[in-house]
Amino acid sequence: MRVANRTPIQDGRQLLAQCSLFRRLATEERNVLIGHAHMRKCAADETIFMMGSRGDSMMAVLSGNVRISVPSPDGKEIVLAILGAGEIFGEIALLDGKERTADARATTECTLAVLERRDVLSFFQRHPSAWTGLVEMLCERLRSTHQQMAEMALLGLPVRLAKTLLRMAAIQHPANGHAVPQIRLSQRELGNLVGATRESVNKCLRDWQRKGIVRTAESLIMIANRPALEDLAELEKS
Amino acid sequence: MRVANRTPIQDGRQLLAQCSLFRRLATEERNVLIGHAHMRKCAADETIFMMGSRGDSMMAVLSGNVRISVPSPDGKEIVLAILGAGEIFGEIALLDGKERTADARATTECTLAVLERRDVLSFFQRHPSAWTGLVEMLCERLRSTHQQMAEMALLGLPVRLAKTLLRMAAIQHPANGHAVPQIRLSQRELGNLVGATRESVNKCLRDWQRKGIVRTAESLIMIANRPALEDLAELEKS
DNA sequence: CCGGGGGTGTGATCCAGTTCACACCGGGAC
DNA sequence: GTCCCGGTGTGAACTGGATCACACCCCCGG
Repeated sequence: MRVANRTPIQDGRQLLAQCSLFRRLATEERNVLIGHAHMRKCAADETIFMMGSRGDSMMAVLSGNVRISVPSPDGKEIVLAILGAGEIFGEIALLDGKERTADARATTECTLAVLERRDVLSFFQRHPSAWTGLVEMLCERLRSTHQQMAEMALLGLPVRLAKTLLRMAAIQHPANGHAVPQIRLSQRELGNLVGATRESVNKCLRDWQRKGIVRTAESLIMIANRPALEDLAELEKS
Repeated sequence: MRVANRTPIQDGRQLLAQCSLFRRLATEERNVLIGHAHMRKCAADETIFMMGSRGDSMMAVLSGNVRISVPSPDGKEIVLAILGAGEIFGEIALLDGKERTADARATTECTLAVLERRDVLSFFQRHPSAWTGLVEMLCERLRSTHQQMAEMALLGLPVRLAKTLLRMAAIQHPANGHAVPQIRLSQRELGNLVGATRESVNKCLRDWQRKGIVRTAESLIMIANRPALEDLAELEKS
């Protein structure tokens, strides 16, 4: 999948250099911080951390997908995000020293770069200019959460589903517009992601399939007609 | 309402010293930053800023209430928060230099302390140790937004309404447990706050009134039986 | 080979909350 | 005074999704 004649470390370094937090740092700063990272491999379905536990580390996804979710007392759960390579998570608990706010689980086999609280904090003390990058990242998070919230509250299921499909296509297929984007996700999982049941998702997808907008096969969704889907995602109401 | 034999500036300084962001700063640092603030008075219903506009200032509420909301294309809107004295808003656009993510409007006459982008940024450059306080504040914001999101998605209207009433009571009556908390809010506004219609809110409230949990009168809601309401707020499901 | 578990496809039914429609009330403008 | 407007109170009808109840399929393990 990736070029093979590099060590995992080099590989990771390359990727971290572009990811949401580190991208904003100056090169030497970045290398100092990355120097403290250690790698961790996760099997598919492995739990990375659980809500409520103490967390003094944050992770960056190097490869694979990580699922961030909040369980509800009555067995359901809502999926806040699915992260792909280059994305960061677990930073909140690390930064403020409190409990983790959500569960994190690997959905595929994946490799993470892990940074410890003490290393991160001492790094920022030594490199105060790096703070702005961090703050910008947090702001971006807040922005996207607000937006997601408004979507949830104001938009109907089909619109939410369309938006989600497009988002997922972007995450699982970092930047290649030409091939037909295909999304590997069970319908139940998609339901948790948009806040709906498996059945509703199914009915909506089948409807779209009949209209030739998507094609589905064994846990795999292909976007056959992206413009149409984008239209659906823009539609206010319903 | 507040002690009168002080200048507004002193008064503000007093309040800012306890508010979410500044509370975390060392005293001299705080005073430096507050020195740059200028006051602004808003009439009730005045728009403070609108979503999409460029924003290079942030505000702290000194008195009155400010409503943060996101309008939807089809005329509805969702209210993200109602802020009371000591709370801060508008920091996201200030920090990352992008557009405002929401509308802000005064719901009552109110006074704000305004800080400009350049002052804030240069302050942090001079006082790098202040960054951690800011970051902690942003983390807290993220935590509460995540939680709100999960509530929205997983809980039924009565529970959300109960939670909201308790929250509002806390905001509008900073720390006095003894008196009957009363909340000044139209039912339509409450609807926007919990993501429901005026009618639904009304029916729920009347139901509770019959049970003696709340009492309502002309745009004013009193919590008659707080423990009962807290029970309702804890109830999972329904 | 069979059985079971995960994912999908689809209807019947149920229900929380919306929409619509209308009545009432108090206050401010004219 | 009268009219209008914003807030409240309530019921009838509607509806988007949730729930429930199956059927089908494929794969894997025993």
